[in-house]
Amino acid sequence: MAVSTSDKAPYHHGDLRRSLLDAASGILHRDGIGAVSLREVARAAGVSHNAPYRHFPSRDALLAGVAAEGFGRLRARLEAAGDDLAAMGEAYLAFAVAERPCFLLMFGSSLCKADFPDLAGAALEALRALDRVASGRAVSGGDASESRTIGPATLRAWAIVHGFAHLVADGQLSLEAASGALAADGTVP
Amino acid sequence: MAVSTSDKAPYHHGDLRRSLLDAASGILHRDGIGAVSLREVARAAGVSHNAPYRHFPSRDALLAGVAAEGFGRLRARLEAAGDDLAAMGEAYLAFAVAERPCFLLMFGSSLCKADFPDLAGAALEALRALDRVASGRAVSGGDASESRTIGPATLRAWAIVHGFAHLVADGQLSLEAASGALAADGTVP
DNA sequence: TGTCGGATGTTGACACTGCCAACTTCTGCC
DNA sequence: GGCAGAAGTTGGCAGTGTCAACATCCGACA
Repeated sequence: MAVSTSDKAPYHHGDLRRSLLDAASGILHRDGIGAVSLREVARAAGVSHNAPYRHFPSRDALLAGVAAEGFGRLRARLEAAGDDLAAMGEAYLAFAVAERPCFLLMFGSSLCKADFPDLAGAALEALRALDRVASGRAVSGGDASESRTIGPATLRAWAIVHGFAHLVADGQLSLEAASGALAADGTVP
Repeated sequence: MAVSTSDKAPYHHGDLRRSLLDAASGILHRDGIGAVSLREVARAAGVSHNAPYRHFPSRDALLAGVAAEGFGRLRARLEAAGDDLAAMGEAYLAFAVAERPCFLLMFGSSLCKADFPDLAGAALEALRALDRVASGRAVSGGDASESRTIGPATLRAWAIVHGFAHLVADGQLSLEAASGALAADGTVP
């Protein structure tokens, strides 16, 4: 007889990795980074407390996966802002506010980027979106060897926007104040 | 007979609160924020695992105490830089590098400043040292009611310096690159 | 000067966590 | 059709934060 009818959950999940990332992201946004435990994530995904280890070697690795996806969304927001540097700054700020817990995870002290190359790569990709506009020249092709060279204008713009974003995310500054100061500054030399 | 001779540790520590803060700070700088556990701190201070609860109601409260002292040291560095805004920026950066784990604790996601008024106060005091110079006018007296009004020039300077400091502390930027970009920018409008 | 309340520190316990090891169940490939 | 290995489970261990109950000591007050 058919054993995989709907009355019984299948032994294999299907795409547990995806579910774990989603569950972790949900807990992260709802209760903050401290509440994201492997066991809680496993519970949310409906699997045993050790199942996550088949997809992530450690809790930090799971968090790194969540953070990497966050960088992907940040990059998408930056690219959606087009070629307007001021709009990119606003987008950066908006991301920090809308995804505060994830932003803090991405740029916080919890994760050592050096331990997770994929995470570092995702972060660099997001930065290059900023660099493309700030340095005023398109990044030619995909020459990986030179991908580390970020223009000084980008650094300045990044620092300003990142500083405001962090101060807002940290609750030391209101979004209005940051947004206003950012607009007044223009972020262009 | 004398019972409090040196061959036996006294039941009361003397200044356990101070010792706990020092022990926590030491562990923080040596092994990072994740290694700072109440039990490890208690061990380092030579007391039982529950003694810290007589001085701090929770682990976060202990960390908040450590962070507040960090803001005190940051403020001292900023004030030592005199009235030169560029020097203050350098001092801010230098603090982030020299006390990286503490900096990440102070501005990271671990602590909710709203839960610890003393911490928020210490942070504001450090900022006022920056404001005194950046806004170009001395903060008159100690009118606490107006202490929240920080000039826009201060916000901009703070954001730039803070952004660079965070990117360096996070390992996304070298100190040389940040320092160079900061000097080139001048941090003054 | 003696004593007693409260501050300080200790022991014991509980639920929770990350992670390891051994086992079971299923799937894709030859 | 069967089998190697991927995917998921159960059980266990050491470590953690926090609560409760108990022990010890200091200082104030009679």
